[in-house]
Amino acid sequence: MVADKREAILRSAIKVFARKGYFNSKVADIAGKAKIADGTVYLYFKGKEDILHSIFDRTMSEFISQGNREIEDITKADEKLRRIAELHLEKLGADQDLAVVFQVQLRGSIKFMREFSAAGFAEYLDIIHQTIKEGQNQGVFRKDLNPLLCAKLFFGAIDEMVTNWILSNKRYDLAPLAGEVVKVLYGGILAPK
Amino acid sequence: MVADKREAILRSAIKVFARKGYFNSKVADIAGKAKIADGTVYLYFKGKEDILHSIFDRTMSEFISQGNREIEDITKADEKLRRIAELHLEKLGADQDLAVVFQVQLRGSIKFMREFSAAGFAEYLDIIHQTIKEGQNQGVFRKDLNPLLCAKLFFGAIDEMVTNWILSNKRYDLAPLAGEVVKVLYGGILAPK
Amino acid sequence: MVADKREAILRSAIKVFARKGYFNSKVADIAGKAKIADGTVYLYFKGKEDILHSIFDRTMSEFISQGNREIEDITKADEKLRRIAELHLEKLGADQDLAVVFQVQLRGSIKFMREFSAAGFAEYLDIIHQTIKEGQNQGVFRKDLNPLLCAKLFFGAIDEMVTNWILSNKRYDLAPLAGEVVKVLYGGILAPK
Amino acid sequence: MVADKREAILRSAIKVFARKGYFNSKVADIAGKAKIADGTVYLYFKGKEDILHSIFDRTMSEFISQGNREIEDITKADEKLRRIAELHLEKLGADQDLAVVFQVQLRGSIKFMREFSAAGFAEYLDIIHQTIKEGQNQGVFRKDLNPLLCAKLFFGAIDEMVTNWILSNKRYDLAPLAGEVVKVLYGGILAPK
DNA sequence: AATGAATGAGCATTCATTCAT
DNA sequence: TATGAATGAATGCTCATTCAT
Repeated sequence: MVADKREAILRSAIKVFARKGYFNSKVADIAGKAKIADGTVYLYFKGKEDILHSIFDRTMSEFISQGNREIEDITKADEKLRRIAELHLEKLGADQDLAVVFQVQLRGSIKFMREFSAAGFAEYLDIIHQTIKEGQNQGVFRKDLNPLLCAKLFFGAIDEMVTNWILSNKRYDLAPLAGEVVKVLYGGILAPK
Repeated sequence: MVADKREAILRSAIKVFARKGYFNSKVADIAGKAKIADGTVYLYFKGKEDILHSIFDRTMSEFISQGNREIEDITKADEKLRRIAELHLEKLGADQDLAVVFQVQLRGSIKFMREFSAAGFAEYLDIIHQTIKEGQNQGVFRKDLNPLLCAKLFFGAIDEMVTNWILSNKRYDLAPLAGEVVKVLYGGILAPK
Repeated sequence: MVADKREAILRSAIKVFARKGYFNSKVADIAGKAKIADGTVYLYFKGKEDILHSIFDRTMSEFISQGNREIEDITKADEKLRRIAELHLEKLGADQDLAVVFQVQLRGSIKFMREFSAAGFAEYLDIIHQTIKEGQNQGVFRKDLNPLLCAKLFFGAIDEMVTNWILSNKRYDLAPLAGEVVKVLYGGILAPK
Repeated sequence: MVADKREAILRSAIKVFARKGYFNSKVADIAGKAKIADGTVYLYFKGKEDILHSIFDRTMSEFISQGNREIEDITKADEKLRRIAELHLEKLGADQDLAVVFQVQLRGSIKFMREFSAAGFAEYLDIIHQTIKEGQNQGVFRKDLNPLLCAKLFFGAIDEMVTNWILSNKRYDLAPLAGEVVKVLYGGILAPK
């Protein structure tokens, strides 16, 4: 089946990219790991860069659709946000190679970062952004904060958890950190007066 | 003078790396922009990778020494942390090419990230970490939070500001965001009950 | 066919090496003369040095197998030795470029000479050595001479004929010299008393 | 003194060439070993190739003048020839680096070989050639042999002794072989009838 | 659809030589 | 004479991509 082979190539690519980095990975390595001929890769992808894009696109749309699905039944914005953090960390924590590609390899080019930003990432950030605005309307979040700034800050905090986890050689569980991050961001770090 | 030429190469490299990315930059580009012969680069650096390392090392040690200098006269930990955020954003906001190299190019390889992490970055994070612990001892920060987690979260938040700023094509001032980030992190985003 | 292309590369390399010397020959020259792309060379050989080795290996094993084949039916050791000299000079005399590579290019590095010596050359010298010992046992050669020294001397004499022939721009026939060399070595140069 | 520095460069070059081969030797290595600056080499030699030529020229003219000097008082041609063989092997046996350069490095280019041949080598060979003719006139050498062929053969035999000695890592004394070579060449290897 | 042999553009690095001091 | 920093031409090898089968 067509989708199967395409899938196999993507899976191989994630492994290879994670291990060697995008620029040091050879198309031949990816093909070899997928047990197909080099040329076959080009029947499913335009080229090496297209593979990277596809990894991102596929994962990002999963992130988004799953995120939307999981939060639609949640009423309270603070619980929604917590769920988003959990999903993010669960998902990347469960697929270490994918996490490496997302945190490290995808960041290696401004060109890619811009496309990355323009495409799914903006949408993902928007979900967070809307949730925060919703929380402000619900009265659960402070209204004197810029919701977009909060969204970026929230994303940056979670993102850093993933990066640190990767660099630590993944010696601990990632998902449980969601609760801690949310706790800090919700309550702030200043001691109550 | 020797230091001048080395400096000129580093400056050229920052510009070239920022524009094209590390892997797409040619040593000839760097040499050309520095108005020296290709071979001269190798009188000052071991090779292309050594240039990237040197950019990182030099900048990181500046970050750290300046950071330490500026916070040593500040007593209160919350003000220290605010000053660190300001410095970070001022510094990268003032040199856009350097910011691009730091946010994007240096992240392109796990190999580099590990060295990056092991070297100056860990020290930088430690300054933040110690400051937070100090704040907890002073009673200005909550004691029920993991200070290392807070440090990472703090760094991730600031770092995301820089990344977003770069991807936005630097259409706004970066430094003023320090205050906003601190405000959110200090007070939290939950509305007071 | 695979063997054909490999063969074509070897033939081109012999010509190019003969004309310009190993170090002054470019892989592109070899590929160009073989009418293939530069990269194709690397599908058949590990690199430039591997080509030189292969030329040597192939030729040396031909020398040895043909030598053994031709002398096995000869009974008398003196006739065997004469046949070896003839074969050596016929073979190199018939392929001038190969002769140049063998006499000149292969000698340009101690490193190669040692491998050369260790590999086929030792075997070739051994054939000569054994033939001389055989002749001593047959009573046809003097028993008071060190047979290994004689073998080296015999090889050195023939080898010098080839080198001189090359340097003379091959203006005469090489093969007929075999008889003359053997005549001198067999009878010695001292006048009979 | 000018000659001293020139001499020092030549000595360094012989060592460096012997160890790494002509093409793999750097002018900087030679200069470094001679304890002078790289540029100074060019005050005494036209370039790298000129150094190689000079090594050859100087050594060859020493060979020739010393050879002539030593044999002029010898009357009998066979004793002259023996003395030449001794000198050749003594000289190279006493300076291993020089021997390596002569046997291996100088042979690495047809271009050089031709100049080598045209220059001193022809003269050296001529000394041998004349000595053999002299011996034929004296009645000490057979008159039915081509004296030039014998000269080449004689040189080839001695030359091979040196090459073998080098490749053996110089584990034995070279000079004593002169007697053995002469013994074989004089008497021939055939058993007397 | 699949193959994999062939392609050839692309590039970091070396090092003989020069020349201002 | 002597220096040694600077030059820049030169090249083996890689690998993404193509295309005949």
